[in-house]
Amino acid sequence: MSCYATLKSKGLRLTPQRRLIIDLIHEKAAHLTPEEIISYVHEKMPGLNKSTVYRTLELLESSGCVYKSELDHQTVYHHAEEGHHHHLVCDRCGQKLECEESITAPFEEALQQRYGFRVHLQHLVLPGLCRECQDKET
Amino acid sequence: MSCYATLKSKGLRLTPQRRLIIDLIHEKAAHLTPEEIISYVHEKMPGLNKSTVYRTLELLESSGCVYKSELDHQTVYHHAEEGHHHHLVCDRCGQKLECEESITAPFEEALQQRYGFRVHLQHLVLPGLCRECQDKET
DNA sequence: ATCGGTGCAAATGATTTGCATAAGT
DNA sequence: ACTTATGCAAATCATTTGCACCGAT
Repeated sequence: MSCYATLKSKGLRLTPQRRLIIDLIHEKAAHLTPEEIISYVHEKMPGLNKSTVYRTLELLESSGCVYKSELDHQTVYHHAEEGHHHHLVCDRCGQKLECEESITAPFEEALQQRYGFRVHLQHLVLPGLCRECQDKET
Repeated sequence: MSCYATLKSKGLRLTPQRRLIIDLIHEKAAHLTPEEIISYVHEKMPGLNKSTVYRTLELLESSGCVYKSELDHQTVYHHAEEGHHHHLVCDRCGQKLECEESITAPFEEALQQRYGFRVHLQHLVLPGLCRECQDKET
């Protein structure tokens, strides 16, 4: 279900501000900080207040329309479509790789078996080094 | 090498404030937020200022004496002894389980093989549900 | 005696909140 | 029309910083 429809189905209003924020998050398909979202959104609708952005992001997250993660002490948002997946972010060049969700399945099972722990890995964002930067490191 | 010795070896001073903070982190052996550290430390040395706590934590982290992680939008600190390990934190009851480092090895290899990515998982703190809370959940 | 460390108070910066007005349904 | 959403400004909250004094070496 689209975000528009999700909001409507909950009796929430589809304002131009919300539409713009939703569209932006889908268009960029990246991990965006609230600050980044605010500045992009300002280009198209300069009057849009940052409180509205924060309020909308919270709303979208609690409606399941976007994911919220933490990356290097920053809150980042990403659209919640195409099922779950994870992200690999290179510490050196900043490149972001998308990573299929299923890769964590054996790890999740191991935690369940050894510790009885059901880990919640939704939309994990992991730091590390990409192939190219591994070569460049001494 | 002990934290005391690490500081000394870098020509840094071992003040009563630093000693207290170092001891506390080792004694509690938990993930402590700066706020928690400040309040514990106040019991023993009420005059100890929070700037000092923040500055000391930064110093200890950059000296490799403590690890800094992020857990649910909070910065948490943990002593860096006994090699690496990970932590499992129950979303429901808050219980914290320690988890051997080696459990992530197959996952790390999978990321390297499929994506050429060398992930940095040092001192991972993962949310989820512990055994008891899984049973209690509907 | 030196120079790094501390306490204090003020600055910062992101996020949140209260409230009157605006606008989607 | 009814009620929710927005913009604005002020409040909040953790963290950082400048600076004068203190104290570990």
